[in-house]
Amino acid sequence: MKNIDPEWNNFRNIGDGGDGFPSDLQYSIKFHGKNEVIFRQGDLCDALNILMTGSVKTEMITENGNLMGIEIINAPRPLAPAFLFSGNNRFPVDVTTLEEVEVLRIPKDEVIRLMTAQPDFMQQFLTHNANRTQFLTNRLQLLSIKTIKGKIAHFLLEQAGEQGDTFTLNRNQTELADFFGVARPSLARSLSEMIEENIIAVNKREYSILDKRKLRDLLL
Amino acid sequence: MKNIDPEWNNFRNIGDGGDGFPSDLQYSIKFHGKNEVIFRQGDLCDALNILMTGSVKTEMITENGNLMGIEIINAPRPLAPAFLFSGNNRFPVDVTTLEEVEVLRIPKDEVIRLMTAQPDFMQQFLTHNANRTQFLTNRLQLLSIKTIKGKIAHFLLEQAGEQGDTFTLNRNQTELADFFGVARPSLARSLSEMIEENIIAVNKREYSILDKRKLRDLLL
DNA sequence: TTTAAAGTGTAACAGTTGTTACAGCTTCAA
DNA sequence: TTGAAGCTGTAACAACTGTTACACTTTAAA
Repeated sequence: MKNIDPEWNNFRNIGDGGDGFPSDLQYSIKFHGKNEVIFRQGDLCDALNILMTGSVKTEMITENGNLMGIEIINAPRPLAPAFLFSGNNRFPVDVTTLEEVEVLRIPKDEVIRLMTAQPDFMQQFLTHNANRTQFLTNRLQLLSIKTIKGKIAHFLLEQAGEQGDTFTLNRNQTELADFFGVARPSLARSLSEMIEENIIAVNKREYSILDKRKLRDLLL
Repeated sequence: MKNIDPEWNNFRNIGDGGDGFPSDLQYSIKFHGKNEVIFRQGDLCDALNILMTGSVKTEMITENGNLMGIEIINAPRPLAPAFLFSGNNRFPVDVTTLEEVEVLRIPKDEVIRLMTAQPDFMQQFLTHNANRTQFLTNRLQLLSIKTIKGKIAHFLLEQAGEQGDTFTLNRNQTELADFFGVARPSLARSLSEMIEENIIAVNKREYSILDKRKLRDLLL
C-alpha cells in the first residue's frame, strides 16, 4: 500500500519558472496547525489540494455515528483529487491534520489547463486516481468479509504477501479494530482463539503467520 | 445514481472519420452472447473496454465465497476504466453479460494519445472515473452501517432524496438482500418489523416512507 | 389455462458479534 | 520512582444475523 503513487514532489518547484509549469499558473498555499480539521465531509471541492508537508488523517463518519478509520496521508500527496471532477464535487471524508501542514491549492480550471499542457501531469493524475480506486475496492472487499477471523486472515495474508511471514504493523489493537470496523474486545477474542489454535503468534505489534493453510481456510 | 455519466455515444461514430477521432485510431470490436463471463476478477486490464450495446452485471466474489452484487451496467459505458492506469492493472470484479453485447476495445497507448489530442474526451474520462469513485465511497458507507435496518434506512432515505416519499425499486427482495450483503430472510424480517412499526409500507417493489423521523432514528 | 419456476413471509434455532465491566500491563512524563 | 493514561486480555450476557425449512403467492412460459 506504500509508494504506489508517483511523486508529487515536482510541485515543490512551482513558481520557479522554466520547470514545465505554465509561468502564469494560478495557485495559493495555506498553512494549518496540528489537530485541525481542514476539510469536512460535504465541503465543496472546487480546487486541487496537494499536501506539501506534514501528514493528515482522513476519517469517514458512518451514519450510525461510528468512526471508520480510512487512511493516514503523508506529504506529498493530493487530497481527494478524484472528487474535483465528480458530479457532486464534495469531500467524502473529514480531513484532520496530524501535525503542522502546508497545502497547495490550484483551482479546477487551472488544473484542466495544466493537464492539457503537460501530458506527464495528466498521466500522474490518472495513475493516482486509479490507485485510489483500487484502494477503495480493496477496502470494500475487506468490509464484505463477514467474519472477524476472515477479515484478520485476509489482512494478514495481504501483509505476508508484501513482506515475510513475520511483520510489524503500524497500528495497535484498537486502531486495527477500527480499521476492520469491529469492536475491540471482539477482535481481541478472535485473535486469542487464532493464537490458541497455533495459526498465528502475536507479540505487541509483531505478527507471525504460523499456519498459512489454516489461515486460508478461514476465508471460506 | 442514474445518468451521472456523460454520454459515451460519440464512440458510435468511431471510424467514420472527420468526427474528432484520429483517423488512424486503433481499436477492435468484440461480440458476446448472453450469460457469458467476459472478464474475470484478476484479468489483466491493458485496454479501454467500452460496452456499446447490451447490459452486463459486475459482481465481486468475496473471499468467503459469497457473491456481493455491485452494479448493473447498461450501454453505452466503459468497463472499469480506472484500472487501466492503476499500478496493479487487473479487473477488480467479474463481468457477466445479461444479454448479447458489443464491446469496443482501445489499447492503452491509443487511449493516452486520444486523451492528449482531445481534451473533451479527457474531461469525460476524468468525470466518469470521479463518479465511479463516488459510487464506491457510497457503497463503502452503506457497508459500514452495521445493522440491517440501518442499511435499509440509509438506502430508502437516499432514494427518497432523489424521488418522492413513494418510489419503485428495480430490484426484488432477493437482489436487495445481495445488494446489502445480508441474508434474504434476515432482510425480510427487518422489513416486516419496520412495516409493523408503521415506519414504511411495501407493496411488491413499491416502497413508501411513512415516518421519516423514525427512519432517521434507525441510523443512530 | 396450466404448470413450473421464481419470489416472498415466517419460524425455530445456531452462531457470531457487540456491550459492559474490570484487572493487569505498558509507556511516558513529572 | 511514581502516577496517570492508554493498551490489552477476559468474561458474562444481550442483541443481532445467518441457516434451514416450508408454505404460500406471483410470474412467465408452454
